[in-house]
Amino acid sequence: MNISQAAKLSGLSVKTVRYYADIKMVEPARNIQSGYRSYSNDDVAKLNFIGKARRFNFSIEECRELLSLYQDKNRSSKEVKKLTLAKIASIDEKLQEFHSLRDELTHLVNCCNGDDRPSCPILDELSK
Amino acid sequence: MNISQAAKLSGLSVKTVRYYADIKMVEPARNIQSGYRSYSNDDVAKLNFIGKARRFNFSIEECRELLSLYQDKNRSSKEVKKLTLAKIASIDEKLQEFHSLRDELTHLVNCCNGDDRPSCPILDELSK
DNA sequence: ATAAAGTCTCCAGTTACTGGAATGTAAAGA
DNA sequence: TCTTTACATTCCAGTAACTGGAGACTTTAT
Repeated sequence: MNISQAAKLSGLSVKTVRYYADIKMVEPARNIQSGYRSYSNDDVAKLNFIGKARRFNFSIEECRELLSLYQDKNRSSKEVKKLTLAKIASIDEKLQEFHSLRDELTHLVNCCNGDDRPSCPILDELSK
Repeated sequence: MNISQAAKLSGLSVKTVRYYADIKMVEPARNIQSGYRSYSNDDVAKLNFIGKARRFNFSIEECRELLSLYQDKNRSSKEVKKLTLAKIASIDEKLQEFHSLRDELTHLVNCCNGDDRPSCPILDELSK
């Protein structure tokens, strides 16, 4: 199938699918006459896989790693679990950061009148 | 003072401070002989302000906006409060995303043996 | 035959810096 | 004073993961 069909089935944009071909993550066959990329069902499955992993916040390099594990019939599940646990840990860090950020900003907003006068505790805090 | 002093006092890297000069956010005077940037205490205060706002996850453009409000003695606190509330809302969105991501990954990890066999529910899920 | 839709490659832009090279200036020590 | 060292300058490139657009070619529909 052509690229737009593969994009549709995998839920990615044509640009993104082409990008994944450029970086040699999913390299489809080529139609010799037209030069058009020709995607197999297997290619689409990989695109799907990558799409999901990206939504799970895995980086492109991590996706590459997962993909090779996915394609390796002799892999051990230990490796995959390790990658996933590391990902969870990094998500936890981000969660912490955002939580404390939220708390601080909320505190500042609660102190601010939000009226037409120039006095503003938010800016006061930022300038300290 | 020279750039490294300003960087030190504001807790930013020299590269970052120079970058802020390049994008015309904090433009210091210049020493005519040497061409070195010459930072005033006022410049350092602005750098500090920006540093904090960045740590509060405001984008460079938002920092620019906050900075101009900060420098405007006739501003109303309403505007600042509005910006900050919007920032809180966007943090909340991110928090939600990361929470559900975490939950899903945790679920997958709990289903995975993590042994030396190839069977892996994480990869199974990603390939669905 | 022609027009519209799809595809190709290549280049630039995004965000907020960071690293490095080549070069120039200032301060400190011998 | 000379030299070494530290600090400064500009400019170019790279980061992550795409996205947008130009110009050219192929396929499909009318």
